[in-house]
Amino acid sequence: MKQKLALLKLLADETRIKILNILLREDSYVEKIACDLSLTPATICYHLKKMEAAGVVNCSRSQFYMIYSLNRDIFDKPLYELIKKDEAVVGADEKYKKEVLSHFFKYGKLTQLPTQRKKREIVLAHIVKNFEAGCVYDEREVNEIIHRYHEDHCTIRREMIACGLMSRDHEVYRVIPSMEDKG
Amino acid sequence: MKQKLALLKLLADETRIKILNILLREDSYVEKIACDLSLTPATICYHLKKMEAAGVVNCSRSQFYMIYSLNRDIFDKPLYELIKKDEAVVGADEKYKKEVLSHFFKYGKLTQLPTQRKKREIVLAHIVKNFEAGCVYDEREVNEIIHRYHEDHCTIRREMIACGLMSRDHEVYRVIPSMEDKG
DNA sequence: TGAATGATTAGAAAACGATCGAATTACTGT
DNA sequence: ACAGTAATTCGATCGTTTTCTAATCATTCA
Repeated sequence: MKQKLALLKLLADETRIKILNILLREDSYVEKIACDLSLTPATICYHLKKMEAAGVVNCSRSQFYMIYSLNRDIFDKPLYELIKKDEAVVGADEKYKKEVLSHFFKYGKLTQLPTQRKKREIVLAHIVKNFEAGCVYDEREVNEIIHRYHEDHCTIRREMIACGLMSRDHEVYRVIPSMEDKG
Repeated sequence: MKQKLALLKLLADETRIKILNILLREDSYVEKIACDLSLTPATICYHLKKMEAAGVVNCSRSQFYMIYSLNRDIFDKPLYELIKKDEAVVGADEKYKKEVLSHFFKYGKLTQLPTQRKKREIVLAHIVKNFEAGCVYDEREVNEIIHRYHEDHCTIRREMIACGLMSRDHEVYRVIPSMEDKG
């Protein structure tokens, strides 16, 4: 499991928090902690070993006892550090888009223009990929390309402009490059 | 339950961490998150509602969707803040001492001097309370007081000095006031 | 108003985690 | 080496949490 998640799981237990607070005041050992918290040594040992494995506490023997102490460095980090994923959740957004597209396109044809704005945008963005950035198109060309996907090229053409995916300027159509595209 | 512990419990789940990372990038909604993470909307809703109740996320409706967003303030605190108990774990140490004392004293008599240093110190500290701070005692007096607890006053007297609880100076005994005592 | 769609709730199954008692191991001091 | 004591491990149990399916609720838009 991920380091950070493991640490969070460790800290999400009342008994372990109590143990940490005891160790925050002074080093201690299994039997004593068990007595302080009215739990069995077995239970305390279970928690301490778990925390030791994660580097939260250290232990060393002294006479009869295993003295446990806190590794205080661990707790300096802000919470933000622990929840932030190192690797971006890559592809997650793509997955949703695929889901939407496969729902509205059957055999390469658009079955229906989604009512919901967000889904409509995804569908329209998919169609608009057929237009090359930097090129100009007249209305006939635009309709022809859209027609490959759906009969009602007029509505779709209008929606594309409404969504800001294409621009019309004196009968001339252009793709508006999206912010996500490089360049 | 305690606020802090509740927050830690919330953050100690892989699914919720994933959701938070999605919301860290941009606001989103149940269906989309469910798709991103390959889980059912019911599951995502369960987590979001839980986090909303704890003030970790907020939600508002927009068209068809409930848009969830992050309450970023929450994550500024250092981890230390979350584990530190406000109220000191008071009396915990006393409890352990009582446990040790009740084990080694029966009917007011010391049954046996503990082998372990820590327990021995607790037992001796208990006996030494019979001596008044600031007073001087000769050996006979010391023995007499210790004798109330145990036959072998010699050993106990010697141990008390070894532990730094009493001092002997030319046949005169004194209590060494402990650091914990006020004054 | 009614059809569509997303969100939520309820209930059940499954997975996980904390705790305990008992048995075992590791170490100390004689 | 042996007796005593603390720590650890094992197996079982019990409670909590996550997840799902199915049903219900709330909202939008035609």
